[in-house]
Amino acid sequence: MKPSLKHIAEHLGLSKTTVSWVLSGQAEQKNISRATAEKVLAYAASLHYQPNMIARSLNTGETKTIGLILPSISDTFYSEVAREIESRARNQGYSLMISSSESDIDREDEIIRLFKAKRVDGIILAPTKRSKVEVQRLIDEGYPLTTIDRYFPELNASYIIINNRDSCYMLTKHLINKGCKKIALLTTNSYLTTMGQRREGVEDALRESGLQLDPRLYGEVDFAGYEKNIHRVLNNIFTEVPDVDGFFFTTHILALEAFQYFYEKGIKPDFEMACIHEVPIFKVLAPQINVARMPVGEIGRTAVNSLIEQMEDAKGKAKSRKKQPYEPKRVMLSCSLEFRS
Amino acid sequence: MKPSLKHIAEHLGLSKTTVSWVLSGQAEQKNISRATAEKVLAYAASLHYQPNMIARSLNTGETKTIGLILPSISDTFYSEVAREIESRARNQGYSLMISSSESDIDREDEIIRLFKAKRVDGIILAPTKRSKVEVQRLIDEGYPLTTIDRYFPELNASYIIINNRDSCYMLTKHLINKGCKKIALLTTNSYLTTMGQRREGVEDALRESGLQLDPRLYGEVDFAGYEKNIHRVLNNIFTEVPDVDGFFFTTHILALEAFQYFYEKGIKPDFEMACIHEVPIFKVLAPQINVARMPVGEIGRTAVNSLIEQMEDAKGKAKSRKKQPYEPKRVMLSCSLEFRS
DNA sequence: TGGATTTACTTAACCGTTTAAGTAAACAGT
DNA sequence: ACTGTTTACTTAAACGGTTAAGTAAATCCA
Repeated sequence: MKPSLKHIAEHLGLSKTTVSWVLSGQAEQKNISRATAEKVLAYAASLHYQPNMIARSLNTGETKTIGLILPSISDTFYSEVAREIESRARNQGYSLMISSSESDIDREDEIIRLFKAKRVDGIILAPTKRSKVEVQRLIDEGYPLTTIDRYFPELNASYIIINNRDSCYMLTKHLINKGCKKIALLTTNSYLTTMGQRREGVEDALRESGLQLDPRLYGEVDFAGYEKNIHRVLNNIFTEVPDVDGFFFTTHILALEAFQYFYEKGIKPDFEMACIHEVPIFKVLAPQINVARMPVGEIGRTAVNSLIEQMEDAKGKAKSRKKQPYEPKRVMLSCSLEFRS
Repeated sequence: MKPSLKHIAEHLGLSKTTVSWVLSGQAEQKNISRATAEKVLAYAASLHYQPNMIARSLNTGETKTIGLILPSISDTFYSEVAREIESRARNQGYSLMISSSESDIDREDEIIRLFKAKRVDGIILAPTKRSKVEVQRLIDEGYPLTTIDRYFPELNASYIIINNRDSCYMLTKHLINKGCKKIALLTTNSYLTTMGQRREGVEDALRESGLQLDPRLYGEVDFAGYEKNIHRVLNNIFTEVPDVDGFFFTTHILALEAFQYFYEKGIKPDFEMACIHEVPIFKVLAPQINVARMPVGEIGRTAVNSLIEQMEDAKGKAKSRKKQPYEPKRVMLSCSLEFRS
């Protein structure tokens, strides 16, 4: 069987308390004699003793684990964010439980319930559309929560998002300055707030220059089976406005699919292009594309920091019966723009 | 405070046992009266009671969590595998703890120790080079472990790998059939067994056709800072053997970097090419590249299945004192080849 | 009508830690 | 020599569940 505190204590003729103090590094301040401490340490090492964190968690109420819920782990953007979060979390002493919501609200709710049952210390969530009941409940209960990438304007939650509107506004301005008159805008129907802000940025820039968004140049791609949908949308654009001279993609996925379309149709992509979120292949595929680069590292780090702050706040509150509510952190990060055309 | 079994029991004037039985769905077989069961259920629901899995785990010895250790979460291949593993694990009732080893053996060891301390029920590991002490210890202790992507020939562990040698052999054969005489081979210095097998496949095919692997056409790219290294390797090849007529990439990362190199140098990639592991962009970047597609889904599912088998075996063994050792599963999956040139 | 069985529970120990409170011996100070 | 403090521990309860064993009342069967 796995060795336990009890096992060690009995073998050395000590109490569990003494052993626990030694192994948790409190020997000094708890006045354990040097001789005893060394005996304990030596025996524990010889058994490769590892304290049972489950038991410890039950006692302390902390699991030193944070839960991360993403629409999809395999999406490049999210997996990069996940990596940053994991890295930051680890060197702050936390492990990561990850689950994909697959952009399904019911699944998201179920995962939240599961994570709560497993007593993760806090949750980082890239939410799917409107939240259903569980997100609201998290907030009501004061469960540490940080929302990333998207947020709920109506909810009193901490969030880390990026400056979607301004980034898109600037990129669009650039296209206009380059002489574009007929800019096509491709969006997805998911991630409502995010895509809404991006569209807003584009439209504002267009309007400001006296150009309106031509409905024939606007395509909202349904993300369920987007490979086909984007083809239809692009077909439409090219037949209705053959002299389209610019493309704005509100996510790298659309851009990549568009490049594939251009390639298949033999269209030389010599129009102006812009995309929010950069992927490395752009350099090879479409070196002249203008991009807003997501601050992936900062998103991850800030999210973990914000969460840890909330968790410590919650711990403090549990002790001192102060009930002042935690003031949610709302952070908006900027993308770094890169103009390449 | 969070409601507990005790809380519910006291409020309803019942014992914890009764409440526990009802909430774990054993009301029927434990002869709980319908009336009592309904009272308990109703009250628990009104409190949004969630059993504390930590407490349950301490008792049952299972955490219903599996640990996944990957070199990097953000690598496309691994993140796809992770996604499959998470999905399969979830619908088998398990959660996933993920950590990146960053291909660092010490970090890998540390993660294993941590996962063991957190009492994950089993570990899926994509190992880094030779394992150090912890992997061996896992095996000695009979801790459920499945290795993916790479394996240790000398260790008695379950593994799921792919048929690297044969896939590369067939791809190379194809290049040769297409008339290639001077095929360059690019490998990395990491993932020793994997890259060894791939190289073997290529060399076998070459030898069989009377072609030897020309040392000037072989490049082993050091993965620490590979962006620069691959440029140097390719420079070498093009200066030493300007009439190179084929390229074999032993990972998609090398291929992508090579395309970038070709692009930057203005080299039209009209030679024959092959790569093991497909990424979608290939279609646009280099539509004529021949690929061996990794069975990502099957790797994930098989790994989880194998792990669950071991975990149930371990549970069984804990009960009936039978000590017959678990016979490790060694699975080799095939890639699906796609010849496009 | 009395013993066996079934129903509907309860008691208490246990999982492996942490930690507040207690204690006995040694030591220090006046 | 007596009190007070420090040293080096121990006792026992707690965290929130699960579960083996027990029990009292109701029901069954002959």
